[in-house]
Amino acid sequence: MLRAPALFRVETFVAATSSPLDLLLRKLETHSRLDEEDRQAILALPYTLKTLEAQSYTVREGDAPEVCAVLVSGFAYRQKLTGDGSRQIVAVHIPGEPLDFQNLFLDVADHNVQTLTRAEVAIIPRAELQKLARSRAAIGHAILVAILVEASIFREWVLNIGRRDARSRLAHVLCEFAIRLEAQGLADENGYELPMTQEQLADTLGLTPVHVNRTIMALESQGFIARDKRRIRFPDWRRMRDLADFNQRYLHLEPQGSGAFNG
Amino acid sequence: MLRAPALFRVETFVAATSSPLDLLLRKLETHSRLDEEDRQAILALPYTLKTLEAQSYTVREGDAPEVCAVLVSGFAYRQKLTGDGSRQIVAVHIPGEPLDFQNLFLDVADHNVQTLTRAEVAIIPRAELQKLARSRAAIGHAILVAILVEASIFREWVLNIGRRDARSRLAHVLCEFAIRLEAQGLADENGYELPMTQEQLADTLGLTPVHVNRTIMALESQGFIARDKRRIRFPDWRRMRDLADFNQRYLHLEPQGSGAFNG
DNA sequence: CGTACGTTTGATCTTTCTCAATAATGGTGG
DNA sequence: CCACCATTATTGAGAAAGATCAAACGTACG
Repeated sequence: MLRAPALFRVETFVAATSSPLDLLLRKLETHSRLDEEDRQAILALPYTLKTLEAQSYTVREGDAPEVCAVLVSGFAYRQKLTGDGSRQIVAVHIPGEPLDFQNLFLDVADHNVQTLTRAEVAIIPRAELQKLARSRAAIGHAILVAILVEASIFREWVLNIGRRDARSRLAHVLCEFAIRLEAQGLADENGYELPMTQEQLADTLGLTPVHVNRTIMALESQGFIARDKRRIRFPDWRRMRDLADFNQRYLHLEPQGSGAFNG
Repeated sequence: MLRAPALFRVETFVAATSSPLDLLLRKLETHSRLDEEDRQAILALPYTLKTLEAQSYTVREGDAPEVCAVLVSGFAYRQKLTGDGSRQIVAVHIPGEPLDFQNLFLDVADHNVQTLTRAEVAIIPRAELQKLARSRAAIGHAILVAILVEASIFREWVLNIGRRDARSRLAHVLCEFAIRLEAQGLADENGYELPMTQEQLADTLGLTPVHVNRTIMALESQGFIARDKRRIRFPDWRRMRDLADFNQRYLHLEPQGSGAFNG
């Protein structure tokens, strides 16, 4: 499946918001191929919509997870704390992404999941999704692949935090968000909205807020990024990508078509 | 299933080396429950044994993985490189662990897998394992859980590298290795052999070899660890665990029984 | 008994952190 | 619409953790 040009994708995204399950489907199809019957089976899943305030927990470390939430709108993140209370954000989730694949098959959650912004989530009964995964091999496979792609992103983050300096490290996550948001139709040549404070960014990068601020200002003054409120734009994508040492292979997206972030 | 006392486990490990598949079985059973039929099905898998020199690649970034290797003896690691050539080790594998669950269901590998020491691996045809995963739900589930536990370990490493200082960070991985090795019957109150150079340790911690050396010496002189060649021992496990801010929940092992590292 | 690799140590430099203060922004009630 | 408050962003100065460079020391192995 070739990705459609950015404008078209934005339109389909808008249309897709009419059903939360379309979003889940879109997400699974960014990594796997499903046939028409698979699609219908996913779209037929029962769910309830819920709106959560910013900073709501959807999973707490120690919980036995019972449901599977899919982010319909808004952002969320996974987080762990050290004994002395410092926080590390270990993943950021964008609209359309399932929040509970990581915990769903384990008896007790090993980390916390929180909304970053006010967010709508579709709550799908765990048993229904498991049934589908078992009865339709392609869907089970698509879920497995989504889990493996998340694991791949974790690995890249270990590399990013372990081996890149602050400037490349920040640039790298900004590139990652761009590509992931674009795949969901939420970013284009005008960049994207990143609803994170610099403190939250610091906790995802393993840095302090002060240093994140200085690093952002450096990226901006050196022309790698342009900012308007929380909107980030890349005046020269290729130059940014080189600075970030960014190669999107680890995101395991379907072969690239046209888009704002090629080249 | 209660874990047997350390001495007994060492014996069963020795016995288990008679069949590489016993090792895989033992590993899957540290996270999941299998019945007798499942066990027999795993033990009946076809495989070929192969000995690899230290630093051999079993998977290279960009490859399309074809086989599923299980580490029978020796250690291995997953590794990624930045554009300027610095290396980050993103996972370390101990005897008995499968090496290719992460890449097996993705079309193209996003990282490299290398042996750390000379190692024996059992090569299982990918199709056979997939067939088993499909036909026996408990086995498919056990593989999924193994993948999720690996992902959980990645998350803890992100936290460890992002938010702990060098001393706690090093202590943390030493604790992790202790618990994982003990679960495989390869560690007891006399500690364990860690066949890694300080340079490799540096690459797993996101530090430099010089600083790792200073940190090891500090841990030793402060009585947190005792060393004899590559053997590591903890004179006071509880004190070590506290320094490391180590909580083994993220390893998702079966409920603890007796063992050298309780308390 | 060298040679190569790994470990240890010293001196100095850089990045990032810490602490502290000031400025900007967004949202709220009047 | 405005004043106020809380949160977030920005800036400065000094401290600390960790990196870098360079050399010496050990040890295993051919």
